[in-house]
Amino acid sequence: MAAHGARNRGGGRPTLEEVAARAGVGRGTVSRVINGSPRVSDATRAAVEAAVAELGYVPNTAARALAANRTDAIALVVPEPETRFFAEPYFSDMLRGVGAQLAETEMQLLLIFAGNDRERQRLAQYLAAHRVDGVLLVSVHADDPLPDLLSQLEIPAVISGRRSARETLPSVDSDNFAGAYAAVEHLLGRGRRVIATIAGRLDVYGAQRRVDGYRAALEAAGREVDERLVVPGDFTEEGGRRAMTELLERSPELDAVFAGSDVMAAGARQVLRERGRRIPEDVALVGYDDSAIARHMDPPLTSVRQPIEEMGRAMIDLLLAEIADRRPAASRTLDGRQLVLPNELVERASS
Amino acid sequence: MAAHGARNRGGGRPTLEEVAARAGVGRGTVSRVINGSPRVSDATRAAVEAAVAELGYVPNTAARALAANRTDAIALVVPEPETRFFAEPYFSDMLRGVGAQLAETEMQLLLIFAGNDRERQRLAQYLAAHRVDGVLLVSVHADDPLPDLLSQLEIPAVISGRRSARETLPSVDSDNFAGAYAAVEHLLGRGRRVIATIAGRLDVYGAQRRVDGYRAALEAAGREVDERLVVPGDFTEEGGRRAMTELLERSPELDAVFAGSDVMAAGARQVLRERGRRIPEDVALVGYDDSAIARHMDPPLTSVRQPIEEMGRAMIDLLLAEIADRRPAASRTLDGRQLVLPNELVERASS
DNA sequence: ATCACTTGTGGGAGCGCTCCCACAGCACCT
DNA sequence: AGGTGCTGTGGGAGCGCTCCCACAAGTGAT
Repeated sequence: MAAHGARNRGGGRPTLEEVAARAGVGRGTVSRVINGSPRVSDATRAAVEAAVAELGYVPNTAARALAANRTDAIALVVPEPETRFFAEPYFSDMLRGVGAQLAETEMQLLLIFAGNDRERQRLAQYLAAHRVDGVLLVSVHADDPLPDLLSQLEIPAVISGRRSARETLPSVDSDNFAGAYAAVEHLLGRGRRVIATIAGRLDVYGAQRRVDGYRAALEAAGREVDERLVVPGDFTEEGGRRAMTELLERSPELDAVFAGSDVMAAGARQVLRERGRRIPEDVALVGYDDSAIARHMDPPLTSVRQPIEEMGRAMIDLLLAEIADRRPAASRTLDGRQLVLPNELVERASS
Repeated sequence: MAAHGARNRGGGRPTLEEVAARAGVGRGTVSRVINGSPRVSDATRAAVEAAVAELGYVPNTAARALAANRTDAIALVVPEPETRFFAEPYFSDMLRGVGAQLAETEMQLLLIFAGNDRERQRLAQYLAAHRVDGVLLVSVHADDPLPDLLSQLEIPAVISGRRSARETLPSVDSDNFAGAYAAVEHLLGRGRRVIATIAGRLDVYGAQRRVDGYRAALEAAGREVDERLVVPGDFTEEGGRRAMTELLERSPELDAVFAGSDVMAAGARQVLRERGRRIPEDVALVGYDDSAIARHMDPPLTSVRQPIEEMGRAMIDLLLAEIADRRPAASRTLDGRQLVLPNELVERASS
């Protein structure tokens, strides 16, 4: 560690000062041009830009960070092991949205995994050093200490989803309640009589809301909710299999299943197949996320689409606003800083 | 852009100077302790460490970067669109190896995609600003300008694979020739008579070497190589399908296929199934990479395992050595800076 | 003519480190 | 005694920026 790499100041990189000399102006003026300040005359701006081009000047990020006390970087923190990250299409969609929106700016995106204690330790250190201007927090569980750490360090942050109905951080969520409601309404509309649900992890607020939506839709249709038809999965394929097995035991006559994620639906499908139940003839199946899995399943899976990419974009917008604002977070309301985007049912052959 | 975030110097973060005052020593001494210099007496070191702990001191990275002209960050550059990154298990394995090895150090890893012109433009800017101490380059094609850009900017870099037999950059490759040779030898040993191969993109040196290994194995067994049995794919499933279709037309009597990647083997399998060829009874199939696809295929796919995670670790080791060394790259030989790791055939039911 | 702004500009001060020179103190040789 | 090393230490200089104060020059109202 700390093997001081030999210096590398090889006569090369021009500095602000050199650009200023070349353009025949002062340091301050060059800085203003570089940073797009409007308080520069057109002629001066042109001269500076020419000098920048001639010298191939590129600002020194470290110097800027030191002087301005900002890093021009934000972190996307994934509190999951890397395997989850690659397995869940959710993350790649999110990353695409975030990346696209950030491409408009000079900001750099860092991807940080915090899946185990060691990584979390490192992350805490990293945040304490204020190496990023803001943080995007995806896939947070109710009891995660990370959000509070961020508030305490006064680091601007935006969370995907919410930890509870009274989320204190700026957030971007999708309307899980309405999405689940629509899915179950759809199943009812197709004349399904016994509708079960495979829930996600209930320490994830969104998963809870999907169960709430499921219940509300049944009640609105005058059906009684049978709690034995609500079985938790854990968002994995294996969890979906287990839950489906359990459901078939509890209620062999069920004719529809609403799964809290496509991956769990895929697990459920396997079990249904093994037991000789046809989809959708015997049992209708609906998933959540509208991921690639849903489109490629046999039969193609009806699913609720979350606008994940759009959520990513929205998170960036919110975060950049947070960073620009920078008043003590406590002194502000959450008005307009908590978004809920609509979900949409995508009907396919499985229901 | 350039919306100057308001300052945030809130009385909080302690500086080196404050730690020095508290410990009753000079700035230099604290710096030495922080950086693990041996030239500090035990008593002083203890005093400084106590002060650091009491004040909760965390070094300011920007100041350090400015003064020492290093960033303590390296970039993993993926010259592919993000979709490829998530689709190819290669990348996630690589990332795991790299991440694990880097966890031992203070270095920060940045993941940068350069899949289109715009992203490449941005990357070039990024590198010109010397925002990283070194670069890991994965999945590079023969004509990619990135490696040369890195040499020109004198940024330490390590490449995965090689662009050609005369690669000039430090590199970590796997022995594609031997892997392919072993695969074909295995097929011959099982009594297969007509062995075809689906090659990867031939602008990837490793793909070429696999074809070379295929040829060499046949020749060593006294077989003549029929060039009509060598069909290029493009590393995609669809490419595998096309190639397999072509092969069956050219040579309906073939009884074995060596595919240059598992993904292409999956495509080939589909076509074989459609045409009623049983695997392995009628046609034996061997893939490359030993990815999850291979293990989950029906029947499980014999494949050549590359130690990708290990390659990632090795790349980090090489890169850190490059960064520590830092003499003009041209003045050094490549001795010991180009690794070739062994591949291993994993036999399963498909052959 | 004077005052009051506004606009554009130069450059000092300072951000928090690392590097390195200088030097004190102590050992061990001639 | 006088060298000749070490080891440990303090602190000046400087990294390349941004921020901000000062001020010149222009504009318009009084």
